[in-house]
Amino acid sequence: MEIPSKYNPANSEDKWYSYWLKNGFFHSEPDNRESYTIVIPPPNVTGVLHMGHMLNNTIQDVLVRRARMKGLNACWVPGTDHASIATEAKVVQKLKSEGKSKTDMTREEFLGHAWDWTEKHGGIILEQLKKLGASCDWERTKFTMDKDLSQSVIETFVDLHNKGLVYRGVRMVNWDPSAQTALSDEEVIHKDEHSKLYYLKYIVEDTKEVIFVATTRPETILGDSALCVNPNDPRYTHLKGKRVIVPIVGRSIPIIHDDYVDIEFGTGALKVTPAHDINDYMLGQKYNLEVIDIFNDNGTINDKVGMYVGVDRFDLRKQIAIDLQEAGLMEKIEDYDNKVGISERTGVAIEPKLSMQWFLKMEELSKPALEAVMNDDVALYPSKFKNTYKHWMENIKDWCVSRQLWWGQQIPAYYLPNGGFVVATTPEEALVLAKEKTGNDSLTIDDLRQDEDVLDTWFSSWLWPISVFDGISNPNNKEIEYYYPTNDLVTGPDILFFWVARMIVAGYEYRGEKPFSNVYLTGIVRDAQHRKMSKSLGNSPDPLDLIAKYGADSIRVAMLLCASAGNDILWDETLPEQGRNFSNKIWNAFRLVKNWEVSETIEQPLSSKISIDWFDSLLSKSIKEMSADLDNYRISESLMQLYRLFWDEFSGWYLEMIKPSYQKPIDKATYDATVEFFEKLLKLLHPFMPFITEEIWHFLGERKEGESIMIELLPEVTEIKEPLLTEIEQSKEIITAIRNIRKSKNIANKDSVELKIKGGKLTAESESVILKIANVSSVEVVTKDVAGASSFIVKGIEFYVPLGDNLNVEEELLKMKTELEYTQGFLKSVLKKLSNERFVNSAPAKVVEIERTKQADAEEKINILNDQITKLSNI
RNA sequence: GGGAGCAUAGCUCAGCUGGUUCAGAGCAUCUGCCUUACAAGCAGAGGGUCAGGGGUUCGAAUCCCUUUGUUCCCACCA
Repeated sequence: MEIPSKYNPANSEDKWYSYWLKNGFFHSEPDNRESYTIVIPPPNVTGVLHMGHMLNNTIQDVLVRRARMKGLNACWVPGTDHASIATEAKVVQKLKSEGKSKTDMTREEFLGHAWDWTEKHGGIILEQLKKLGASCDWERTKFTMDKDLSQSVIETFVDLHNKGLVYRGVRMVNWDPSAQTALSDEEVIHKDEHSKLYYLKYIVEDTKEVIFVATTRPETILGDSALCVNPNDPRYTHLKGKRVIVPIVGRSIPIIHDDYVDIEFGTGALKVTPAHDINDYMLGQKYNLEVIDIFNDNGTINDKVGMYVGVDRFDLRKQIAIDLQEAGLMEKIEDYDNKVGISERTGVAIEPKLSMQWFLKMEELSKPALEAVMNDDVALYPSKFKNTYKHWMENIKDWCVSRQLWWGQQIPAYYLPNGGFVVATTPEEALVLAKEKTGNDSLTIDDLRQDEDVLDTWFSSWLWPISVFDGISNPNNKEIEYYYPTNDLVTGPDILFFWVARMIVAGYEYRGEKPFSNVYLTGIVRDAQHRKMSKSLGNSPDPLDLIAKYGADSIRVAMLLCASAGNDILWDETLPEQGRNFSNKIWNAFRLVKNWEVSETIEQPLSSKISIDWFDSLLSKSIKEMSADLDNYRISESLMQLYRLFWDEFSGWYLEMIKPSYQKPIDKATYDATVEFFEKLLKLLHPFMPFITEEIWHFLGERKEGESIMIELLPEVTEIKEPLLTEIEQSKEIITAIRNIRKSKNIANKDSVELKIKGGKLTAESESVILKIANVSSVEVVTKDVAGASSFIVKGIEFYVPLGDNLNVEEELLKMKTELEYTQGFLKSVLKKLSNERFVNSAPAKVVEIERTKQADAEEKINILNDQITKLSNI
């Protein structure tokens, strides 16, 4: 069989993914094994895969595949989120492009379009995940709007209402004029903005006196209902009880005195607009001021004041500035930097607005969730997020859960004909409650009007780890009891509050137990210039293109190598190249082993015997280290450990040590051991690089249909022989020294050299390895000096490579003198420490002992070097 | 405005409770090599007063204080 020298991922990836699917390796059913569960952070149903998903899902797949190979019953539940506001916005936009408008449709018509859209685009992202190699249990794919999941949401709302935790009321909320819905505080992003500070003139009624008021939002003068100054501000004390005229509007409003106003800021006078600012609203309540709501839901001016009707809020700001100036009521305009609340979903400026909404009381609910994280029942990785979490949970506010949208779970509240409402899971139940409440037995379902609003998307996703196993409606079912609590959650820190915190809350409220034990928070994928990846910058590569170009394994390696825990990922295209090169390295090691001719009759060389023994120990040691890393979610480090083990130790050293001469067969014992090592390495690599490892594993041995590396068990740790590891490290040092001599003297590898040893000896095993790798023809222990030789010292033993006339005495002397100087300097620093009485007395005996050994070693080396220099100088 | 984190080779990061090699890795760089698995490779090399300053200690990249820079979270200063 001719194997190409380059690995081609295209030949194996789809093939093996189909094979895994066909054999049902991803599917999990409860059994008597221990479970290992991950629920996917459900991507938006209409989303497409981006680099963030790649990172996130690669990490999840590594964890799941590893758990599976540890013999656990691994279950990774995939699914998508209906993403209420985002999806609705997309559908509205699509309809608009077709000349249709949501406002012209009934709710049912609109939802019809939304479901069409979902069916058309939904699940694309899940198909893309398959290209990455994600081993999700696709038979369990869920959607947050599936019937049973929606049912869970409704039941939860009703339950929380019955517990008295849900209330309805008029509050100042964050209004998104584009989506025309309320948002929760978490959905508002505060952004720095260069804006203007306008100084307006308010004239005191019946006088000529002018009060200057600084504002960033001059358009809100339409809604002014008072002017507020600090009672301790001497500039304004004489104005107590007076009124001022709102510029342009001409309305007379009172002057109120409250120490909320900062004397230092602006002019010390504040215009109060209770309908459009949270602070002004509070002042309004305190002083019983009129609330004048001047905006329509879409951000244009309504007809309340009778001016500028229908003008957009930002157009009005410009217009009113002009009008104020023309009327002589504007003192000046200054540049000003402030923060503006932006809708997380639509990107438009938030308008604080009074409206009737549904809220969930969070204070009591959040207590167990706070404690769980504080005592590491739910462990966050990296743990620095504990602080952030704590701060948020301790200052948690009620959650506005209603959204003025159609796409989502409609709030199960039913209004009664003569006021009041009931909350129930079905209209039928609502009717029963309504009859009880009103005492009116003649009510019918048609008399009840269901609330128009839907619930916040996160009100469904906070149940995700429970609802995917139907644990809300059906709390004692076999699945939820087996898979819950889940093990690991992998997600971005940007949704720590939106989602993670709330899932923990829901977990304790509905299962009395945490939803997961560990939360791995990934970094953000950025480009090499540290810029966030975004469509508009065009710096975000298409993951599918990358997979097509480099192969999924290479992309996975690339993502993981740069993803040290908690740090942002700086992506550039040398990373997948590194992944590809590594794939190729593995492939070529496979080619080497595969092409050997195995002989049952030839004897196993001593060098092979010790090499096998050595690598066996090294492998065990590495397994231990990389497992410890993985257990602590140091995924990048564990992969790097494996990378070096395979590349440097296995390919660079081990294979060279046991490799038969050109076109010679290999003995069976060595061959078998090597194949076994290779298989173990493949198994360790499999969670990171599932495709290439499966491909090679299948060709490395005889495999039957239905066998797969992904369901094999990870290799066990055997005895770690430390002395052997040291011995081989020493041999490597000797080999490297010989290579250096070869290099400086231009001695080709094919020309053998002799090696003389003085002042010690090597074991037969070490010697055999050195003979083989360094192409040494003979090793001889001598007691006399070796003339005409280049020398080096390893662990107090002198080594000589005879060079005859080729030796450059000057050069050799220089080399020795440099080393002597270095060693003397080293000795000096050691002696300095040891001559310090306080060090010798205070430091632990072990540390002092080490220093003494260093001293002895250095002195020995200096003696040898001095000796060698003297002799060489006398030639 | 409040809080948290980070600052170690050109780049990205390790360095666990202060003490085994006068600071490690990967990538990049430089120098040799198309050596019969692999040039997507092999053999080597260079590169850091551990952000600045102070302190604790026999001993500090590691602990404390401080300055500077940087990132993030929270917050109702018009």
